[in-house]
Amino acid sequence: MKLNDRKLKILQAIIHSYITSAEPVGSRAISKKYELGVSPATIRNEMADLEELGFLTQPYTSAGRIPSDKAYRLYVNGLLQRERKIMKEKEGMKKLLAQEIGEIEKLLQNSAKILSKITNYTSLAIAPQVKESKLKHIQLVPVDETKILVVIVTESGLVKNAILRVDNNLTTNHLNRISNFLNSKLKGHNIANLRNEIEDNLIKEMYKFKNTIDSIIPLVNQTLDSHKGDSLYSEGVTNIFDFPEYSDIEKAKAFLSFIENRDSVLDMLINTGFNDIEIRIGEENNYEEIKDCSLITATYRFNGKTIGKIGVIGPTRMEYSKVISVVRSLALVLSEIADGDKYKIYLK
Amino acid sequence: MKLNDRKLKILQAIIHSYITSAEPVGSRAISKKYELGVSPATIRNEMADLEELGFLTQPYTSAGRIPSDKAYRLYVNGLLQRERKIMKEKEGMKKLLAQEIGEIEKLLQNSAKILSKITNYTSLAIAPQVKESKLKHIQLVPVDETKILVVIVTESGLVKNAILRVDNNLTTNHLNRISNFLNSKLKGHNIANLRNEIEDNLIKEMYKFKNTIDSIIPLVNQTLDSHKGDSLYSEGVTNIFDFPEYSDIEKAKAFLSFIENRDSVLDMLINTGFNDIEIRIGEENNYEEIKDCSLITATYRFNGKTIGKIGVIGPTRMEYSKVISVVRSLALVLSEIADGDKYKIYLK
DNA sequence: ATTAGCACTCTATCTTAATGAGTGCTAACA
DNA sequence: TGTTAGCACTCATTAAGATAGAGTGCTAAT
Repeated sequence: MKLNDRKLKILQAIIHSYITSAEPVGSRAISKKYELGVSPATIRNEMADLEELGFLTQPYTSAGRIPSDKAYRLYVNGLLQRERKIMKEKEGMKKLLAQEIGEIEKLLQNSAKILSKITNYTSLAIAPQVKESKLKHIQLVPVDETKILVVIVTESGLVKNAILRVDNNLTTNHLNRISNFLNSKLKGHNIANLRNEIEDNLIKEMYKFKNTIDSIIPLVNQTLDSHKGDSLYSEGVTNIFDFPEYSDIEKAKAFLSFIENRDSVLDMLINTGFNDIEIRIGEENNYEEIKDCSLITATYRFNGKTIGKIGVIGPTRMEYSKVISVVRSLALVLSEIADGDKYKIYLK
Repeated sequence: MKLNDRKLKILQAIIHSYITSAEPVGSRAISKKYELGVSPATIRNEMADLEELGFLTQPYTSAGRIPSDKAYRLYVNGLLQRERKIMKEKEGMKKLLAQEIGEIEKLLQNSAKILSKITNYTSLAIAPQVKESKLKHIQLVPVDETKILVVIVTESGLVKNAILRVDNNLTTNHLNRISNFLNSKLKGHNIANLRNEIEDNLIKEMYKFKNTIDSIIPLVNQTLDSHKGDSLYSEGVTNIFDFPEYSDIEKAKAFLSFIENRDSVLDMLINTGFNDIEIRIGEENNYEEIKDCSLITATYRFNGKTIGKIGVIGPTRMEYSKVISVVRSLALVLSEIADGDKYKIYLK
């Protein structure tokens, strides 16, 4: 059986109707609302075919039809093929974000807020994974007699702090010398490899501060690990209550619990591919808890290099068209801001 | 009418029963489960009195009784009066927290996790309000030609970063000189007053760097403001689903939306008093959305000075006895950790 | 002052019936 | 051969009615 033009149109109509109403769609409703020029009976026949082809399902014998994941997939692929117009929203987003001073974390949190506000779904955002970043600057700062603060700035714009306890009292001068030294040796290196770097080069040259330097690297690694969970931002989780598919409290709970568990969400986001835009529909998701959700993520880049992701999660009945364009636009804006040239935008 | 001993016992029994079952309590059930040595009929009479006194309510004419806020208040005051034994849990908590390296933010997040895990309610924690802290150290760190990083360490243990854009290229040396200068002038001063301090003293002395210094203070203030929302941590928000009073989806939504709105929660926590332990029962809360919740908060201190709060929020039918002792213990542990002497605990 | 007994109240639950949206099939039609 | 009108049939949802049961308040006896 072939998926001819009329079937496609009918399927599209059903998807559209279901996305807006969340109710199973009947043949009469379709023939009324969408001008297809055929009678409900004809539509019924086509619908039976579409069901056989796996694009529609029926919750029970004589109810209307509901689009399957396969149908959404078809629909979405169609959307993707069409050249997406650059959103007008983009400028607005930039303005909203431009007000923000500070670091990338703040920027992402605001992005998430904007995303959930515009889409009315739940939004997610992850910061660059610090372990995959290159070191831009490292600085030791005295705090008091027994503590020094290690500040790490990555090329991706992250700033991380770690507190280090030391036995011997190091003067500001000492710390500056060590900082300078570490910088000259480590700048531009991948943070995940710090340990190796250090062992080969440093210890002999800075014999005097061997102990201090020795303890910095493990601490830094440890800190970066413990900060992993911080890099996730979500907003609008309670938007889920606006969708009738979550009026079942058990379902709402399952969804919210999933989102509340930062680790699994972080995993999920990292493990979806890093294409420009990634879409997981229903069963395409690897996590049991969200098999009836769709996830749309986009990657933002810096110097052409992937550094993080933003996304939206909601029921499979999602306003794909809108969400795809919003997520994509915002990711572009973020990339532009993250990239050096436009950095000014959000610093002034 | 007097609240004699028997009435008190019966009230206590009703509260206890309702806390565990969430079902209106009948006279027969009380007489069976609790050994009061009187018949259901007697209990009925007493219950009628207790209702008249405002300690009990009836959802409808012939249902069992439910404790009122007033009843919980009485019950809780009784709990508070009794000298609370130092919890055994305290040691366990310390161990859990001791694994943590890093700064106070991380510590609080973990405290919130522990709190919600132990109590099965929703937990809240706020970090010290940076504006009320005194400056311990300020350091300017070069990032690249056009950006410097301002690192602020407060006496309460907070570390905050702000990125500052500069036009003139300042060398590490310059920055160190400025840092030293700022430190010598500002250390120990209240952060909220930074601006005044600076204008009186600094500018003439460091004429050369006037521009840089001029721009630092507003930026710092701005950053501290924008970080305000970061200082709230909540965990276990989905625990609310375990309580039958929130099986109504609208109620669950209202609660979760309230918690999701960081600003209002932050306000709420700041505006409850700063006694050792604060308890708001039902209508005692100033926020409409949580008029059927109870909030239990405790203050943790540093050098005897109030710096932050942790707390638990849940239905008025709360396990007050347990929660009070857990929250109080954890606050004590936090105070001990925050205080210098014991700082080692969580750094090693 | 306490308690047993009993009529009464009101919710929750179960049953049954009615409603109606939507289908699938058949037969007629262009 | 594709399209459509008509109609019987299915099944969830809703409403109405009936029943059960928990719990009370009152009265009268102890």
